[in-house]
Amino acid sequence: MNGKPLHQTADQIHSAAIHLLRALRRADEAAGLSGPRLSALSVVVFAGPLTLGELARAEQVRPPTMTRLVTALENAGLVERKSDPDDARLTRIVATSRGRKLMQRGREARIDALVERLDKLSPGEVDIVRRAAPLLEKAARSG
Amino acid sequence: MNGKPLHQTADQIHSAAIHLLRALRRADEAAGLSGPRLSALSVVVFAGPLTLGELARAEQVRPPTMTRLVTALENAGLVERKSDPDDARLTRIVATSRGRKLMQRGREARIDALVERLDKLSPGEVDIVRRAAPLLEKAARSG
DNA sequence: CGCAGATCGTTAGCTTTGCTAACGAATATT
DNA sequence: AATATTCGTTAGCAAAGCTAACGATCTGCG
Repeated sequence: MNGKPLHQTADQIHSAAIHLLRALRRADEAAGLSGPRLSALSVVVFAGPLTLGELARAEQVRPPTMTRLVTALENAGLVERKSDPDDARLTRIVATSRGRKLMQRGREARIDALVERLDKLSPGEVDIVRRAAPLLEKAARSG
Repeated sequence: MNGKPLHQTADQIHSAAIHLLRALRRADEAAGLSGPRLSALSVVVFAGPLTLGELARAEQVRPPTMTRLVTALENAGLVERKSDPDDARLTRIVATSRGRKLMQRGREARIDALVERLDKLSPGEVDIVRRAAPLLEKAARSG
């Protein structure tokens, strides 16, 4: 059942994801970091020290990609690599205080950009989006 | 009011957009086209013949980027460039029947990938997502 | 009519982000 | 002790985004 509306839903979500990301990318970069970097930094800040592999899995990205993201964050002084004393293969990624601050600023820029767009919806519509957001996040991460 | 939940909503939508796109990209590519190409093709199929510039604006992308996307679609035989008889600067982009067919297939693959994820939500949650989808799309495009 | 300026699409060249394959170092297993 | 596996990195490729600069066309003002 419901095949037709689900077609639409899929298309709309796909389109929305593409266009939202393109729009938000500008805000993110204005704050000094690209989307993927900000996203990775956000995980490091909130989920505490992580190994590079854990971070790659959390971001659903391959290790080489995460190596490069972390290197960029490290060069920017937002993150540090700490070697694990018990297992020398592991690299623990820790946010610096500068990283924490910048993430906060980036989030504000992102929110401004989003709010600007959500303002064009009615309060009732905003509420629907608000309730859908955590569900979408859960669905997106449940790969 | 509601400053706090909006922070969360913004973060969740951002995260969901990033992760959903990464997940859907695989499905899209399995159908033979990347996300941006499929998205552009979809606009051409549904919005009829468009000039390259119109298509770039619809996709919120710069003209050079769209030139490359259209060239790729053209090389794949999914789209054709037609010169406008009244204004020789314009290039009209038209979908071929092969393009229409492939877009249909791509959409199915995308839906499968999405349904697989949405299946983990309750029916009530799916309904919220269904209602939020067009709103998100509207918000995303209202740049 | 004719030329100056705007518009359209393309080319060239750069960056970022994703991937796979291959490797070296370190740990686990047998 | 020898072999497996695991972890992160390096190397190298493709796609998608951008700006800058151009050539071709149209517009519009003298």
